[in-house]
Amino acid sequence: MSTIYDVARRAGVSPKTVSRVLNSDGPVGEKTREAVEAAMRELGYVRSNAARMMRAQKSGIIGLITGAISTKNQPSTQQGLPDLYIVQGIQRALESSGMTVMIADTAGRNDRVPHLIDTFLSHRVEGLIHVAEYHQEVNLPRLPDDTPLVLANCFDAHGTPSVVPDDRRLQRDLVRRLIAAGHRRIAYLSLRPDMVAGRLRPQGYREALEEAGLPFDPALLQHVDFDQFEIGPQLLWDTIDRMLHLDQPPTVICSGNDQMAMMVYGILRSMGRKMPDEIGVAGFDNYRAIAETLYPPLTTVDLPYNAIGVRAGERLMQLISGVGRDDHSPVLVAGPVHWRGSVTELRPENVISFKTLREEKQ
Amino acid sequence: MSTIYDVARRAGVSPKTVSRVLNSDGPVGEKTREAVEAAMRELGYVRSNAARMMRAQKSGIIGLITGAISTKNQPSTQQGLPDLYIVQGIQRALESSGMTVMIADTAGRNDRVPHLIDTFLSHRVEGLIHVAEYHQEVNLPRLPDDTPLVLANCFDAHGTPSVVPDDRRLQRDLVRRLIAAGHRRIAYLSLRPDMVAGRLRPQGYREALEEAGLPFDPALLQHVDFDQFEIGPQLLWDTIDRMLHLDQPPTVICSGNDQMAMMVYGILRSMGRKMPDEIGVAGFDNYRAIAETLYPPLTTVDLPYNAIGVRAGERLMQLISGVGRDDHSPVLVAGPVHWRGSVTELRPENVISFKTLREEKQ
DNA sequence: CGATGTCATGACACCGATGTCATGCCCCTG
DNA sequence: CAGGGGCATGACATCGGTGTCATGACATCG
Repeated sequence: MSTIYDVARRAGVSPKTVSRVLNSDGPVGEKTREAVEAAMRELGYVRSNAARMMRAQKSGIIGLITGAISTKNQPSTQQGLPDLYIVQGIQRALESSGMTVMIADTAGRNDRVPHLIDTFLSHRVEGLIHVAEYHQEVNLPRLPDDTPLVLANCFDAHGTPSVVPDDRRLQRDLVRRLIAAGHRRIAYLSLRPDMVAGRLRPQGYREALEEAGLPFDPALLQHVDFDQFEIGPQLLWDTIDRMLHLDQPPTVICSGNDQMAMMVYGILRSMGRKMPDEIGVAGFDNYRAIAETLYPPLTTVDLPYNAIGVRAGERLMQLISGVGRDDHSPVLVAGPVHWRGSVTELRPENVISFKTLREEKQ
Repeated sequence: MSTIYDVARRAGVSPKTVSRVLNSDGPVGEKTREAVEAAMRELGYVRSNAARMMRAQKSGIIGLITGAISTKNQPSTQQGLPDLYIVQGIQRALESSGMTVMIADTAGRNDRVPHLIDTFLSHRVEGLIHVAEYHQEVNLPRLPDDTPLVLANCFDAHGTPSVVPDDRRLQRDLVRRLIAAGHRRIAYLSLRPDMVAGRLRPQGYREALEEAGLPFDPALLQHVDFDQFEIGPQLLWDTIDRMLHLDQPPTVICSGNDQMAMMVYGILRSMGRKMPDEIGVAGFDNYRAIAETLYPPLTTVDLPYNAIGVRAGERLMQLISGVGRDDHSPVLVAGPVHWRGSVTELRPENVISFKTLREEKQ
């Protein structure tokens, strides 16, 4: 690969002049510039970043650590791997600043993290982002003070800048919408409480009930470890069965995420319950491959992974430029409710037309 | 960040000696080594790759171009974004060689590719891999001869080394298994024929029929543009409806991928057909979030994205070390059939017990 | 017409690591 | 005790850009 010296020789100028052309630095004569540009083209010259970096003491590189679960999934609640969306968002936020992204995956082994960080440091990354598979608490080794770190889809106990989904608010928004549609008995099938989302989302659910003055019925809020092999579906079946046989059964079932909602679809159908007329189902994530493909399409709320990535990228750029270095508050990201066919509108005016419809059918 | 000179000064030795310790190069006295190591620890020294690269003329960096569709999906047949699995596989294959991975996403704009390549070249990547969202033909700008390129999940017309799924064989294996289970009337709902998978998979289907001596019935092979908004589900419904009303309706429906299979589930249920007893459904991809969560769990075949990544990484390392530079044949990757509950075994001995079961039920 | 300023360009040093070659020391051997 | 060989170490140049400063050629102005 040719160097700036090769270009200089070919164009009959000094390397410094070539550098000036490259960077539109100092003044360069019109003819000289053309000669240099021609030489660069002929040689297929591409500037070496390594040399540039040394001089400038800036790499223009950002390091990304993704904490993907290994193929043998241990916690495995999400298999759709939202990482990618986050990573895409980060790249979108960074491209305008001309940063290049390096990526390294822990491949499920947290003990590899220090080594990954060292590799990144040896490339003199200007910042690091740790991307988690699902909303969780993490604990990364300390970094040099001059290398900022942002946590995306995770947080730690040391106040490291983080960008996380606003699970509480998202769930609250969705349940609000259900209430606005006329639903009063709303069941909630939560993820395991040892997961962050298994704690925050139920909170949002209860908040929405509370502000609407609806009573909270403990029988309608259950944590289900739905994705455990064999047992998961059985637990889910049993939980739903109990709920449907309550004196006042729910008119809609909120699921901890879209994947669980998909399972709920199958179970309700096997029980002979028609959706959405007899019972509604709502999800969480807007995992489009599922939510849009299911029939009826799933009402859910958008867990905006892309936006989390964008915000994380933006936050990192701020930190690099020295802005908000002592702001330790996490950035919460929310998204819209997607109202699709899996839940009926039960508002008074609609209840009538709804009944009418049913009568017409019969 | 401290340099090798800082370490040398602190340890009272020359930079070259520090370098020797770093690389376990020439001989170093026991006491000197310890002094140097102590100095490195105290300063938190991390070697600068930029300087190293310059001297060594080797970057240890691989560039990855991912061609993710933008959020506004135009072709959009897959939304599960298998890229990530491929990228993970690549990383796994590369980590043993100590390569670091740079990544850049086209964000759906192919015109950005030349720029991305230039960025990578300026970092003097030792090789490039282009990762496609789905099996397709691509056309990348020419690279310098000394920078090898591997295409993952895609191929081009110039014989660039590529690693792609063996769609034909995968589909054949799955249909073989269906035939072995006793099925004779097998429907195939294919992806659009303008997609590679929409051509190769039907071929595999026909091959399996042929080798089993089963007649090919054109009425049972239909291309369905299932993921088009609104119209998709209608087309799918109509196609299935026609098939089920044939004189000899199919006993199992093979879908172009798992997502389509999920839609087929919903449609069959809305038609009141019981699965798998009355009709079986098979998928393609082993998109686990779907295949394992559906009820009944989906019989499908594993499109091994991870393995594609690993093979692509391996192939690239070969090319870098100069092996197989003139081998232009694509690497085909296959995977196992996952037999789950969505298809019944109809083999003679089972057909009886199956009938018995039905009679018992009634 | 000489002083001053601007423009175009180049010489040189430097960033941090490492390959090459030289140096000094100690130990062993004849 | 002189000479040879291995060991530990350092001086120096180099990789490819770019910041700093210097230089020479003109143009402008009082």
